[in-house]
Amino acid sequence: MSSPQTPAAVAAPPKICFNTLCKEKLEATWRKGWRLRSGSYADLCARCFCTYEQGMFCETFHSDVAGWRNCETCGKRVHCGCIVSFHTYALLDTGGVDCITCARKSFVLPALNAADTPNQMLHVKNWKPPTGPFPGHWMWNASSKLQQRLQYEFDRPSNIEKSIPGIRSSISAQEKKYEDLQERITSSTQNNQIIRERYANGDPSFSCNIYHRDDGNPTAGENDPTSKGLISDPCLGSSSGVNPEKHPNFLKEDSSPVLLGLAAQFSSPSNGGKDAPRAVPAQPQRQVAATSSQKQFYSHNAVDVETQGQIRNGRPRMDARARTQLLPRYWPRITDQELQQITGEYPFFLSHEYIINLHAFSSSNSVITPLFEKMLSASDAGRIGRLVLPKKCAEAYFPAINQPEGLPLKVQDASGKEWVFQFRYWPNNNSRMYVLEGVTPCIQSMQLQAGDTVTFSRIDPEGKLVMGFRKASSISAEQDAQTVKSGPEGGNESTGVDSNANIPLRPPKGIIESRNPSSHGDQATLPKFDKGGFIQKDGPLGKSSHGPSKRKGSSLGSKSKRLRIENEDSMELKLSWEEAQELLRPPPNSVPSVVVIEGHEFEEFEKFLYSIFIGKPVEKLLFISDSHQWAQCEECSKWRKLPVDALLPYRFLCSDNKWEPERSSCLSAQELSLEQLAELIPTKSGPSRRPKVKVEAENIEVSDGLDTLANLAILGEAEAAFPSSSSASQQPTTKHPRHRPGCTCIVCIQPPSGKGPKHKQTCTCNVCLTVKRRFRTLMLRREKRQEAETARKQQMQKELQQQLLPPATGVLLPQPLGHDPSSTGSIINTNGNGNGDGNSVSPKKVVMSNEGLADEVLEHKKVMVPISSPLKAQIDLNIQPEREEESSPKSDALGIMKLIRDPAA
DNA sequence: GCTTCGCATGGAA
DNA sequence: GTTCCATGCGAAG
Repeated sequence: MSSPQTPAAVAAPPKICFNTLCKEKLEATWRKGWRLRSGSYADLCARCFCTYEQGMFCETFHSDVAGWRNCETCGKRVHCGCIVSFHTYALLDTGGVDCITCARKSFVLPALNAADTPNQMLHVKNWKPPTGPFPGHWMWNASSKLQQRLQYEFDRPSNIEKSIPGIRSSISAQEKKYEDLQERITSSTQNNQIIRERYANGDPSFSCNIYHRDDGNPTAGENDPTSKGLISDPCLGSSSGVNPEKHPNFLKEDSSPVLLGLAAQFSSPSNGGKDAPRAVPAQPQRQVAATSSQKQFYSHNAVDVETQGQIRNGRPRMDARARTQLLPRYWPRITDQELQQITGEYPFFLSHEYIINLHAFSSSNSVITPLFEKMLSASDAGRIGRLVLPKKCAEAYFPAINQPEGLPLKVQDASGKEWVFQFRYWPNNNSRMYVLEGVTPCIQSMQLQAGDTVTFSRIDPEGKLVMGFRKASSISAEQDAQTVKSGPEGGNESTGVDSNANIPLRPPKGIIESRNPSSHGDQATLPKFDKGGFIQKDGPLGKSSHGPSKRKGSSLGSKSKRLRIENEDSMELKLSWEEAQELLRPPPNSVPSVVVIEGHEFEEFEKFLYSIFIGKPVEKLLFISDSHQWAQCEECSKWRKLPVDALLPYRFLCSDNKWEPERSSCLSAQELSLEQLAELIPTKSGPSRRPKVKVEAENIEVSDGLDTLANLAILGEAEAAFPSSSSASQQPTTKHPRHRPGCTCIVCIQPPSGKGPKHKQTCTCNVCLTVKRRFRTLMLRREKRQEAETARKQQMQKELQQQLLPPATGVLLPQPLGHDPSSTGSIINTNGNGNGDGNSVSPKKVVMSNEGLADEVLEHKKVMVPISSPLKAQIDLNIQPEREEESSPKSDALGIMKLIRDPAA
């Protein structure tokens, strides 16, 4: 590698030293350094080459940049902020670094044959050597092919980045910092000029960090360039005299300057320079392949140090062209852990794993090229199984497809499992919308949720696609410097990340950064949430559409912003079952009655429930809309608008409406027309489905109930999303034209500002109480219904047939207050359907009238009485089930119900 | 009634 | 104004 350069390998003129801090004109003594992306080698002047060859590049040229750390063992200064030096230290499980000398002492070393494999990395304890073609030692001394693949990324970088390995990335402001960087570079260059001069003069202060000495003494001769292991004359142009085993000459062989600049991308200031380069940046294949590879993916990593504090991962280098092609949010920010995930089992030097340990995927020297990443949207993480791919990314990195059907695409996950997705596109606005179909199993296996990030990488030369992931919580986990737990593939083995240093602590294979339990709660206990962030009904492995973790705003696309739900907000909706139960606690003063359902005892808090449910359809007698709740007077059936936080009496009457004195009497008119009220009634579905809306709370499935719960929960917050006026309720919302009041999609649930009022779990506002109560009631009802419906239906039919009255016109027949309870059953659909489809009052209500929940029904009936007294006790046995609740035009409430079911009526 | 598929929509960049 | 893409939604199974 250090052989004299041949003319063929020389880059086009002008021939100056590749080291931009040098830029000396190359003379006859120039040597080639690391291999460039173009396949050629970095041309170094003799002096720089000497420095590079002897592993003193950092000491010489990076002494004034960030990334210097002290060896945890010997205290020796070690530069960790650039590619050049990242072989010279070992990341410690406990954080910090050890210089290579101390690391050798501390860990079990492979049987390195320095002469043969001078570039091998340490074989550290607890690391299971790859079983691939390089058993027993690291693959660090990769083949030239590998090196080429690694080094092609490190051909002459831009001025901005190439000599500032200590500068970390910034996601947001990076591109605005060029000027500053240029200044820094200038300064750095000047400083390095001084350094070179002093170095050339043998100034010992500039060779104080020679890592490896014969005696391994961390201190002796540390600052003495003439001490053992040091090359007194750095410009000998030869490594003679240097013991390759003691000297990190693998720096020059393997990565060293080759990776210069990459470190800047993948490190952060917060890590104290421990970040090490992780991956070979990607370059779009189809779109930029024809461009100069030397100019790709570079400039954006030039950033201001101050802006990167929270940025963990660097950015791939991209030039302006690449930036225009791939939105920054898709730039891969692959981490050590991700690479470890990709590469599978990995030893110690995670920073190098992408180079070293590809045995899980390849038996040969391979390189992982991070291609792009994407934060999962709710749709992506949903059960649809479609992952929308950024167009540019898809076109750049995935095979070209000419048919919408696309083609199967094999993608390997971290555990080495191969998935086959259908890579296809949809025609869309004269463009294409690329999707990966069939990703659900993979997503689920990774336990990914909306907000998490999937990364796509490519293993070369095989060209295999690898899918990694990064949990949304990982960032916070980093910031909290907390250890993370392993994911499914990795079992429960603990893994850790030095959050500050971004030092992965041997996470298990296949795991990058699992959700931090402490930051996200016990995920295992979280119920499923639908894409709107609501609870789903199928198990703890469901997806929680939590908002993405707080990343740099610039990394969040517009769509992502929709997901940017405050943690508190998201957590409000993420109630575990246990938490939900906790929330369902009745008022302290409530005295329950015990209801036995299916052999289980339930405490029923009648009044507690009544205050909200009143044992009847919520939509009928109380609903919440537009920051108000609407209650129906038991006497006159008029609807009164009340403050959302108003505590309602057991039986609401107009006289209870102290908030609107002018409407505190049954004589006063209703504020809104029935149509307007009907529009305000929150429904699960949009208008197109409104006719299908079940107005019978008792018949709401739990799933519906959960949605409704969420609906209720967010109604208060979603006010801004919905037109407040009833007349506008049918109009598209400000968020989405298809959304209507009551819509619980992720768009609608989030206040436009993203900072709506927040309800704590302990909140006792009416909305929250409603949620809690409904939740409980719905669950109980569900159980009851499943058990008793069929039998009771028949029984009720029998009873009702005895009370047959002249058929009415398919009208729900509420009962007057105080009417004969036996007639209650008359409201039941008696057509034999009795399927509880939501449009009828379930027969079980009557049967259960003496049970706790049935009390609600009784109350319901009572309240319903005045609504339609003219039609009381009328049963239409001929009506269709879906019309059985069709109301009398004389009844306001029934009119509403009718409107709900049949707006056209 | 549920799921899947394919396209349409429209907010955001 | 254009493009992207998250997501809604109807049709079909």
